[in-house]
Amino acid sequence: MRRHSCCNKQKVKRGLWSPEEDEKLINYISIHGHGSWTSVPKLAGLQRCGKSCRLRWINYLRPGLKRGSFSPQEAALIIELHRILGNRWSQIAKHLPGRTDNEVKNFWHTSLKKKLKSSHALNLPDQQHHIPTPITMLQVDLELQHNNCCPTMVNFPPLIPAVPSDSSSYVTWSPLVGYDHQLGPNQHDIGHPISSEDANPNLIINSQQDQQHHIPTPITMLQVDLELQHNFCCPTMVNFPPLIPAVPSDSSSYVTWSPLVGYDHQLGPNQHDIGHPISSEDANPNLIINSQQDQQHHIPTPITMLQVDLELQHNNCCPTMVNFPPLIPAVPSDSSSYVTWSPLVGYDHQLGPNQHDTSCPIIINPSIKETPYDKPEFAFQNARTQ
DNA sequence: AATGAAACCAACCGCATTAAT
DNA sequence: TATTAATGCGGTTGGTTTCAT
Repeated sequence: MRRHSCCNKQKVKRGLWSPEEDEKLINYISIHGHGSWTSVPKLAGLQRCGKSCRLRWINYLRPGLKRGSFSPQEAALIIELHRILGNRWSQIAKHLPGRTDNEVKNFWHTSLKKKLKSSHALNLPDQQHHIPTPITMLQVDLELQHNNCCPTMVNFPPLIPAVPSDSSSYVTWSPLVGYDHQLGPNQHDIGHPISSEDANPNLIINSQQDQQHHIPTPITMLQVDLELQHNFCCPTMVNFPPLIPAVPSDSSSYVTWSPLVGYDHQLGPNQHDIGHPISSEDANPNLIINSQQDQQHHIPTPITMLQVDLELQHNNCCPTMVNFPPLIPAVPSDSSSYVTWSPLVGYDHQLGPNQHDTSCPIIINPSIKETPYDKPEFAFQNARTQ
């Protein structure tokens, strides 16, 4: 076996760390900081290589580490994060305060993987019927945390179906069904069947069969997935509104959404509210009301990262809050046009034949950043030949 | 109580990326 | 720009502990 380059140069001890060594390392770092890891063992009086010191500090000695077994919440979080992020242990560990990537990785290999395997075996019928996973709060957590690097990024459905102008009908979205038009009383479905276009694009297509029958959409799931993977900071996760109310056909009006109020119709100039009051049904049920004042005056406030963070800490891992876009551009009532969204382009009105763009500019997402994971070979770069 | 198997986990290794020169 | 060193990450190893027989 080869040695670390830093370990070739000197006699270094290997194997488990003794309490004396730990004490030396703690004392040194607490006084001087680690600085350059290569110089740490020499300055701390340790017969170890810098890499070994770093590992010992990061995985075992540094303050704030949580020892002991993983809670069921942590386990659930890891499973969900792993589903989204794959083997990016350091990324996963960032969502588990006090846990190291090594710890998470070990836990995964020794416990979770087996449990998942056995549970998959038990749930085979469900998989066959392709019942999609609901969007969990964990995804929200992940999204929000990721928004630390992409503060303005909002993930959104790649396709918002045309919304009937009739205010008595509305569109709902659910992870299972995707978008669905809900008819008002005494209404009949006039023919907007739930198609695969409407289905939640965030769902992972598991089988060849599903892929074959996946009717092409302006932005396919695969595209979204690749695009999001490409923009590593906001991985394969799309958050959706639980309810999109009816949108007036008048293009001068638009719909806004805020955590407190939920969706709201904003009227254009010279318009009057024609009677779609903001009801509690429209309000985002998952919002966090931060102050008495806000509650009293019902003033919409944006959810800040701090609030989210506190909420996440407070609830340990599963807050009940969904992050939603602050603005949905006007949706033309004409069913031949539709709105698409992509992380790169933002919202875009797709016009039907013989239509001209009337208003909605393409919103460029300013937060796209190149990362090492952009490279297509990333998925394979760690494939090793040992 | 003895023993082998399985599980666990700290630590190591090699590679990729980043920073410094 | 090229080279080298440092750092970070994910995969793997191997020693220790726990469990089952």
